Amino acid sequence: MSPEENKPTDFIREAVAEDLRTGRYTYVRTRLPPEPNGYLHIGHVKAFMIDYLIAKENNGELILRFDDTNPAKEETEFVEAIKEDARWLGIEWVKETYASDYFDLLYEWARTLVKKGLAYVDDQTPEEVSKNRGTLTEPGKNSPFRDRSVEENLNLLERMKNGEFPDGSRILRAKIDMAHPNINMRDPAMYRIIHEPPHHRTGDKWKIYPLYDWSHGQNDSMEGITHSLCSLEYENHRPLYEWFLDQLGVFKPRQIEFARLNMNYTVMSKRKLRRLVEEGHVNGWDDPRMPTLRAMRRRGYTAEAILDFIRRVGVAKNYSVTDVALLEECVRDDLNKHALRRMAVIRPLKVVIDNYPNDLVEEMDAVNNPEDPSAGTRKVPFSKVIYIEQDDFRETPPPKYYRLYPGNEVRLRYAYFIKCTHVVKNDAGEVVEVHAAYDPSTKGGDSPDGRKVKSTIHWVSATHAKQAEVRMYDRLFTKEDPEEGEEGFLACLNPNSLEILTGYVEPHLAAPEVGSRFQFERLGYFCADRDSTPENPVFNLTVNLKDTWAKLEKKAK
RNA sequence: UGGGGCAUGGUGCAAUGGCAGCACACCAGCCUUUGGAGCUGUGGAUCUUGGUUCGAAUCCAGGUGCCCCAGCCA
Repeated sequence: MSPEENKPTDFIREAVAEDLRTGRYTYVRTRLPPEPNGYLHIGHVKAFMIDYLIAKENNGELILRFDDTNPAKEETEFVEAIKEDARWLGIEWVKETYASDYFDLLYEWARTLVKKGLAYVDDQTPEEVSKNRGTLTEPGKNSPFRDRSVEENLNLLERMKNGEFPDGSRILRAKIDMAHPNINMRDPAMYRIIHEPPHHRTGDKWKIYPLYDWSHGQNDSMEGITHSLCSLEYENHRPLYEWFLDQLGVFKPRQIEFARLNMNYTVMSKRKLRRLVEEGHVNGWDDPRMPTLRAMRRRGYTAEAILDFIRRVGVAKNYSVTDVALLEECVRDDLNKHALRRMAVIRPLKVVIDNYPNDLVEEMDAVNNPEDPSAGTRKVPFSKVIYIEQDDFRETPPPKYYRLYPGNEVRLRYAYFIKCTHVVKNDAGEVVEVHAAYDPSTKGGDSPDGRKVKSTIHWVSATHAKQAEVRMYDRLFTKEDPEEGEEGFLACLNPNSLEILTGYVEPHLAAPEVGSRFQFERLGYFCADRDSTPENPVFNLTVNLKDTWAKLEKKAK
């Protein structure tokens, strides 16, 4: 397939191409407009990649502009976190700016509108403003302060700026139409008074702060942004976006809206994510069960996989909820090609090979990655006593069960064929030890007589294995849409979303580099966690392998 | 009962008046020293009613459903 055919196309890219063709714009410049009041999550990635890629595909530029118009909610800590996450995704920007960089110019532009009789200071209380806005079906009422003179408005605005009035006592409003069917056009607020806390960049210089509608489009214009791409809920704001720019007579970017990313089995709103963290339902913003980028990174997701996911989701205006299974498939797809294979037993069951010499240790050759021959091979020690997965043994096998059971022969991966001879049980009647006999002629896993086994299972040598903590993760919520229903999203938290196991890993996994990713054969992909110590390596389940047997077994029930 | 937007298999996205296709999921099979990976195949969709047209997912009209908007949040 040629790169041409591979290029994604969607209604935004078509609109941008059209604008270039018709000469509406001669270049492309987009902006990334995060508000520094939280950590980035998977939903942001879609918006980020649209902005970044559309600029890049058109030899254009991307400006990273922090939307810091509300000192009550924003912090510098988030600025650094957002940049770190964006860089991890591979996003590049030509310039880092802040809405607050433009406060002076924006104030001048506000004065311009006042002078043109298009903005006024309103002394109504917030309650009165709200009441007089009207409803969806009824028009609003004009403010009694709507027709003040330009001089008085200029004077009042200046004094608002200087901090002469308390919070909430006055606002600057655009003078448009209180009867407009679009409520955003009913004399929207432009500036509000906020004395505390100080702004994270401008300190206590300003006592008035612009609202989104007054700030965003003007900043876009000042920066020469050609395409201001945002989510669907801003569609109703576009008339206002254009009104300001038209009245000012300044450079006019084009706002285009698309559907934001939603995913099932998770929540994406900052408020809800904060509750999960603050109420201790998860262990912080980077808990691997969270949909934040730092959580996904810690869990072992690669940037490549996340970007592939975003690409596969596409861009449209349909409200949509993407299946998290697609994300997981993208992660597997990437890790399958790159992760080194290792053997680890996470729910150990002891196996004694009675006819294997007591003190013999053999080094078995094991392939590091069948998808990538250049990854080479390694030696794995084998001895008389090993651990296998509890799931890989049944005393009485169900139909279609191919693994170890009394009388059955299986292959130990890269080692020998073994046949189960008998078991040892505890007082409770549980199998605590399996005994088996091996066939010395099958070393490496091939039988010279052409004999077949139906199953290959993984193992670790008991005396050589390293004990490790393995954190198994499942979906955070049990319902596809956690927000649906009366009880709220916390009511469907999955009580089993984290299970901590103590397993055994092969010697090559004893001291993993934090963040390194492996496939534990037949189990899934795992990532070494930063909680690892030399005594206790810790692995996070990134994503499980597809498990045909588990599916079969589930269906049989 | 105002305004803005959106309707294509289970899910997400294509088809820009000319054979409704891709991915994920699902199902069946092949292959396999991972019940992994890979490969092959099956089933399943144009919200509805009418109209224009040789021909409609696409154009027109009506209907229905869903989403967004009444913050001095973004």
